[in-house]
Amino acid sequence: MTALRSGQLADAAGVNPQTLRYYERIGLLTPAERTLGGHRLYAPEAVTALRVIKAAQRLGFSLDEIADLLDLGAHRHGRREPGLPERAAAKLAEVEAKIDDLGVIRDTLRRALDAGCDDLLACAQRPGCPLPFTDLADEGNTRGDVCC
Amino acid sequence: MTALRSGQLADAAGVNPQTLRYYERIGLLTPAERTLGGHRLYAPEAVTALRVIKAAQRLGFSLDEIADLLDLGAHRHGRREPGLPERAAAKLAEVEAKIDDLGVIRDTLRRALDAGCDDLLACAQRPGCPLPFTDLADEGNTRGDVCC
DNA sequence: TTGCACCCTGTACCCGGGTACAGGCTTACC
DNA sequence: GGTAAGCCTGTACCCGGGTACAGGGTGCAA
Repeated sequence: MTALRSGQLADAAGVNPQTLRYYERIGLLTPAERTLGGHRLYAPEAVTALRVIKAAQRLGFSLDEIADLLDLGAHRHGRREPGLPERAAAKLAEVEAKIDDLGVIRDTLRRALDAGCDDLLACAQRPGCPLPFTDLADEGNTRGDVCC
Repeated sequence: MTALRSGQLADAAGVNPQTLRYYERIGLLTPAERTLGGHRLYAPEAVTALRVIKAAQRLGFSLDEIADLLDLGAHRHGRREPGLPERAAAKLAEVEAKIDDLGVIRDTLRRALDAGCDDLLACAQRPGCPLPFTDLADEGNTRGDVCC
């Protein structure tokens, strides 16, 4: 209903006031208007917008991607650009890949713990070490070669 | 056997030569000696050291933590500081937490996809939206409230 | 009208993990 | 001894996502 001052919006959304200016700078959240003196005035919906931004960020979208997503809905379905469902599906695939990758890392750490390795450099030179030095270099690898 | 020049080490380990200087700057990898003219000379074991660094990095350790880990093995088990197994166990817990967290995110994305949401801002205001705006803000949350 | 809280702008800095560039020296080979 | 590749140093820049600070203007209530 009543417009919000930047400090009120920041409080309501739980962010730093400077963050609002930052979001404005990168084109993510523009105040509805200004007072005569130049103070920003935000519509109450800005609180929702900020929550959406924070939720999307948490889902793994970058601020750039979020700006895109918000624009998609706001103006122009000019098409030939992927919509929200397509982007969410792509992000889902990314997240799943990341989970798999972390699974490999978790298993590797477990093996290192089981092996009772206590000196990285010494261990690295002995056969039987569970740390796959060459493999780990490029991610997305699921084999578990023997090493230290 | 023979000492390595910085370029040779960089090639052998698959890193940028500048990265070696960077690692030296942060105390992670110091050349064994220098030529009379001031060129760096690395022992052949430096290749292994670099591979260890890259593997540890991939396991989720920061360069700071890695420097600590390498020092632990190299000189002084002065004790009262956690050793490699303790740190690996802590890192394992971190990785598992991260996996769980990403699991929540994956499920949320799936729900958003199932709901066929195609406009973030509009969706956020309707009941029944699967995006948990308030919950997602602080991580480590496993509940799935109804929302957009 | 005075006082204070709040807000404005521009600019600089933080984190981690590097990368790039300029200007000059060394090393190696022919 | 010439020449090219390689190395040295210092400094500055990149990414993303903010945060901080200085110096000055506004908004509102008493």
